[in-house]
Amino acid sequence: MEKYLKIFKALGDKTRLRIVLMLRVKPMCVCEIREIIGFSMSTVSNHLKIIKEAGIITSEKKDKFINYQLNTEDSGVREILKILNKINNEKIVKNDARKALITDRMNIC
Amino acid sequence: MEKYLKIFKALGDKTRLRIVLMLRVKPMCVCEIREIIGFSMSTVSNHLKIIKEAGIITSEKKDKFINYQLNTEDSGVREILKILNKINNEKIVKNDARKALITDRMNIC
DNA sequence: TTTATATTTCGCCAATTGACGAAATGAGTT
DNA sequence: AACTCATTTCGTCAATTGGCGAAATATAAA
Repeated sequence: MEKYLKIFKALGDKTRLRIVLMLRVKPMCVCEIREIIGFSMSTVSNHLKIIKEAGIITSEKKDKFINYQLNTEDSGVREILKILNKINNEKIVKNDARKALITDRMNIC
Repeated sequence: MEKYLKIFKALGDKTRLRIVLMLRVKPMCVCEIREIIGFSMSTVSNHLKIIKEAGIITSEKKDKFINYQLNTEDSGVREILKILNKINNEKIVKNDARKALITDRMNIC
């Protein structure tokens, strides 16, 4: 129960849901996500922490950066992500995904 | 996105998650649920409103009472409910389900 | 070892949430 | 028509949340 409560709490916030959805495009670091959604570093970092503690994403050091990526190891999370695949056609989601594609951390971080 | 945000918000609260889980046993009215979870009528009523507006449950007048029941019409909701079926073995969930079974509205409402 | 910088943590604030009891509503029953 | 009672709405309050910038941390690079 606690596990799913954390997952639902994490996804019940619009900013965090957007982050999870845009991580479908590719793993990203804090400043890339910050660039896409426009909130401050600290806000993004805090959201990532909540999503990570819910088990939805994992983090991995890569050079100077920490890559956050969807956790496809957990079967419960996979099922949730499958449901999230229904969310694709909304303007804001498409736009985030587009930005994620063209965003290059070498230019903005 | 808005639809799933509402669903996740609804399920991201422990009391509301408990209510949804116990409605798997049978449709119930406000006072039955109140009896099981121990919160006030107004609190239960408000939670039910939020869950209903998320599309997870529907309501139906039956004699003097309003029965709240899981909305199995919506396929998105059905998938969520399928995931919730993983939540079964926790003490509080079992206990709520047990109470739901033995609770008779004719005795408490 | 010092510097640069990506990330996290902290303290603050405004807005939202979840609880309550009391009052209002509304649909059967008398 | 008046009454009963299940339910909803309202106002209040404490706790939580989500945002921020500044300071702290940690890790690569020089």
